[in-house]
Amino acid sequence: MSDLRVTVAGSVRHVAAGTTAGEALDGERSVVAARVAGELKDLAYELREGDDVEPVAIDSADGRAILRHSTAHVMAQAVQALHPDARLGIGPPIENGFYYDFDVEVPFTPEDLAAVEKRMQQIVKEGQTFVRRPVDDDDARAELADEPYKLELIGLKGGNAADAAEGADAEVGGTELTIYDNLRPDGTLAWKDLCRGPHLPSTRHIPAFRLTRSAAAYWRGSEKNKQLQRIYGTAWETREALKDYQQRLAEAEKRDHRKLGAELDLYSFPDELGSGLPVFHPKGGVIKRVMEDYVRARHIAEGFSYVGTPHISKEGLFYTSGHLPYYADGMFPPMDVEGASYYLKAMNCPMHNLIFRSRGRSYRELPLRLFEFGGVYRFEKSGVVHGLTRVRGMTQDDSHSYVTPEQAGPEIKHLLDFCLSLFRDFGLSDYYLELSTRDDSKPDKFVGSDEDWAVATRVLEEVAIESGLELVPDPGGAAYYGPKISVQCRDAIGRTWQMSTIQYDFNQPKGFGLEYQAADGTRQQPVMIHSAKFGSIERFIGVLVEHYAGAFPPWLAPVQVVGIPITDEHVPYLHEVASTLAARGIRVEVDESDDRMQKKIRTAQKQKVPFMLLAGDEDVAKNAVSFRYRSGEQKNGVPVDEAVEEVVAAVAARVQV
RNA sequence: GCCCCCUUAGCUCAGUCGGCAGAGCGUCUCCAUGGUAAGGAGAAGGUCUACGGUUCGAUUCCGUAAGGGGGCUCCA
Repeated sequence: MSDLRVTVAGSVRHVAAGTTAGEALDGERSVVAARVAGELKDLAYELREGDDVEPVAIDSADGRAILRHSTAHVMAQAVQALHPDARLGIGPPIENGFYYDFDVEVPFTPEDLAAVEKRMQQIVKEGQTFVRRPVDDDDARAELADEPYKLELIGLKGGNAADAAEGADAEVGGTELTIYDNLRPDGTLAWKDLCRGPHLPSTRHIPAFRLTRSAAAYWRGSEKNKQLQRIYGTAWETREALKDYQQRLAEAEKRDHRKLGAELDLYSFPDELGSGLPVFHPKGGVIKRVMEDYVRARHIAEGFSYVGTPHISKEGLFYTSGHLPYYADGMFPPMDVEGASYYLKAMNCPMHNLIFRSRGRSYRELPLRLFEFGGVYRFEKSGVVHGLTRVRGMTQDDSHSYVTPEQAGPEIKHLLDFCLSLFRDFGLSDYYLELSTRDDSKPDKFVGSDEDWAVATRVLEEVAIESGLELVPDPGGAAYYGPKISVQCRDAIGRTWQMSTIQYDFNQPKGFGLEYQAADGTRQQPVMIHSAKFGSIERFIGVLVEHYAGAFPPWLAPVQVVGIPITDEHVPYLHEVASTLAARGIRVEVDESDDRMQKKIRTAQKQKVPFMLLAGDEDVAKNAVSFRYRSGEQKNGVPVDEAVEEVVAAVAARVQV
């Protein structure tokens, strides 16, 4: 029995054959797994000659994933104990938690979840060990004969990995099948599951967890399959970490743009209009208008022409563009008018193409850049409509650049820089790029030749990589007419939303017969680059509200200054100050209500007004104001001219205060 | 679209084990003129989302629809 030479946490050691990773790492409590040659292993893994072993702590990203995956097993065991008819789907760790899918006759009730949670606590307390056991396919099939979904996963092993559902990978993994047994302290089998691992040594290593909600989910993510009942939970390395997480969620809920929209009187969603059709109140209208003014001026400065097109069109236009055969489901049904079929537009590009085609075009005009605020209507499925971030009627700041193929790359780079500078001006920094490409296995969803797609994808990819931003591939996410780059932003509770898009399109110019006369006198087909900077103005507002929790930087704030008199006598004085500010373009109000000054401050504070100007006898005497910031900071006796200049400067600088 | 949950005053929510409903905030009126996050009093405001069914009687129980929430699928 010869010694093995291994590296443990950076130092070379000799250990006896048969030594496990757990023994070598010599159990600090927080170590729950080992990383060997880049792969996660259970602590029971037997070391081999030359292994390089690093500890995985429970509060590391990998450690938490292992904790959550193990908690999912505990949950599944508890569910099957209480609902013996439940068949197992998959149960992977996810961000902040885990889920497990079950096929059950009756969906879970909140009471069921409470009972499952209680049972889980017993299992955790019992201290069952997780034991890894490699099996061959036939044995696995025999052992899991009662679990039809697991049998399906065994069948997938080594098959088309891309075809496997999210998380299925965590169940079967590579080529070796393993089953994890949960053994009670007396060694008897409590439960088992097909799983690649790794897992915690024991259920006792689960310090804190909660079940959060149940929902239905399609088996292997396909609408064509049966819906299973999914239970979500969260698990953390300490009770404090769990509490912090719950606290963060509660804080995030307060930032919800649907809630703040009502509290700040920005917009609403009247039932009378229908789902996904917001109305902007005066204060929300200010934000929308400021954004539109900004982006219109920017487009004009960047060489775009501002154009206008109608909201509806005869159906033929959308056949020419190719949209109807692909996206009829996403459009509102047509209306018959004098024998013709009209559609509400879901996109503006076909109409811009008509502007391009309205006369002969020369290469000297390219890039030809058209821009407008397009009101578009999309028939989003009822279950997906969400506040301002997923609506059925929206305003796109939509632009189309018609370019020669050689101009496409520089134009796309230019557009991406434009988008990023806009994000900077609006104070958003938590975003990443997504590159949406064709799914080669679904050729019927995309038009155009392989070469055209390859060229377009390469151009976009080069620009995206050059930007140096985080780039996430999105295979299959392309439009039917071409690939795209998009900027993805997170909302308060971590859901991501597509904001800006830049799309390379070689198909619509063909469909519309667009052409320009080149220098050599030949007629050539332009490439069109679709681009929206905000994306949807509505969605961008929703994300902005959550980003700022309603406390907009002064240039975007619906009301920038509130004048607060100490008594009624000071109202006329503040009106004078207000008119000076208004003359400088500042949005200012004077609070003339019956409330006391303290209450007025509270009101302005809750409305998140950036600046409060207070005036009483002392201020009037000195031609000054008391200058209060939203932060609670305050300067007294500020001369009126200085106060005005400070407000004007803060607004112009587009900074947060 | 699918699964589960929800819908009571402008907002946030109590409540009615089936006998036509309450609070706080907001709104309006009056009093109060108060120096840094809620002064006091009074009033108005609801076909309990809609439509069916069961019942002597439905806001409450059942069904359907609309709207909302959380997921899934989808997202030009």
